[in-house]
This record gives sequence, C-alpha cells and structure tokens, in this order.
Amino acid sequence: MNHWLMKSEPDTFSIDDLKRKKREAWDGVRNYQARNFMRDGMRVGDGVLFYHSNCTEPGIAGIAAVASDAYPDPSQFDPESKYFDPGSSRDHPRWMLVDVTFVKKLKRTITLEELKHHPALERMTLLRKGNRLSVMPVDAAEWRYILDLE
DNA sequence: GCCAACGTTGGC
DNA sequence: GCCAACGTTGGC
Repeated sequence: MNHWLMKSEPDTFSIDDLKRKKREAWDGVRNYQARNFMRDGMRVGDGVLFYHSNCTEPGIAGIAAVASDAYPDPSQFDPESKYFDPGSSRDHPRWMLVDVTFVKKLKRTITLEELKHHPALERMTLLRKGNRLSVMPVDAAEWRYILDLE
C-alpha cells in the first residue's frame, strides 16, 4: 500500500465536506506530475493525508483513502466548468482523477509550521522548497510518524 | 495583498 | 529548442 498527500483549499472543499459527503471525485487537478501520481501510482485502499492549503491554518486535517482507479476527469469536457480544457477530448482525455473516501478527521490539525520542526520529516516532498504539487507521495515512515503526532 | 517559485504558452 | 511573458500556487 502506498501513501499520499492531497491538498485542498478548505474554503472550496474541506475535510468536513468530505465527512459529510463520504466520497468525492478529486477533480480539477491540472498538473501533469500530480495527474501521473493519481493515474499511475494510486491503488484502491491507499491512505491519503488530507491537507488544507491557502487558509489561516495550513496543515493536515484528516485522513482519506483512495476509492477508485483513475478515470477521466469529467470537468475537462464541460465548457461551463472552470476546469474545462479545450485541448482535451473524450477519445484522448488529458486529465485523470480518482475518487477518495472519508476515513477520519484528526482531533487537531497538524500544522505546516509543526511539520517543519520535525527533523524526521525534513525530507518530505511537502516541505521541499518551491514545491507546489497538490498530489504527492508520502513515505511509509513519514506516514506513521505523522499519524503518531496526533 | 505580496511575492517567490514554478509551469505553461507561444513567438522566433 | 530557446526563453520572455504570463498565470498559478500557496505561505505569509
């Protein structure tokens, strides 16, 4: 089993939204590296750290799980969607997504600030300078370490 | 709101 | 294929 971190802006879609909806198609990813992680790396049952970005308290807010294989992101075909991609086609879809399901909300948000202070995590992709990926892998050791911080 | 970092676009 | 211009991300 692999582990992942997925970013979401809580004003748009938060861990509480996922808790309420139980399951969500992770649409709108428009970065090739992030797409490749979903398309090629994810398997049903993989664990996901649900990260709140671009907010007052950025950090890991909950746990989710990969719930489907990758399939074409429907929003790329929808001219009304802000994620519409005129360069994509149904025959050759450019963007893929997976469904995720709610596992739990953490008792507290493990903040970005806190993560930065743990030497065990200094090599995390999330913490690398300039990293802007919204979907990224997490080491098994990092995964365990972070869950123990709760 | 600022801005550093990075990805994409498109002229040449 | 280069690279300047532009757009986006996301912490602060």
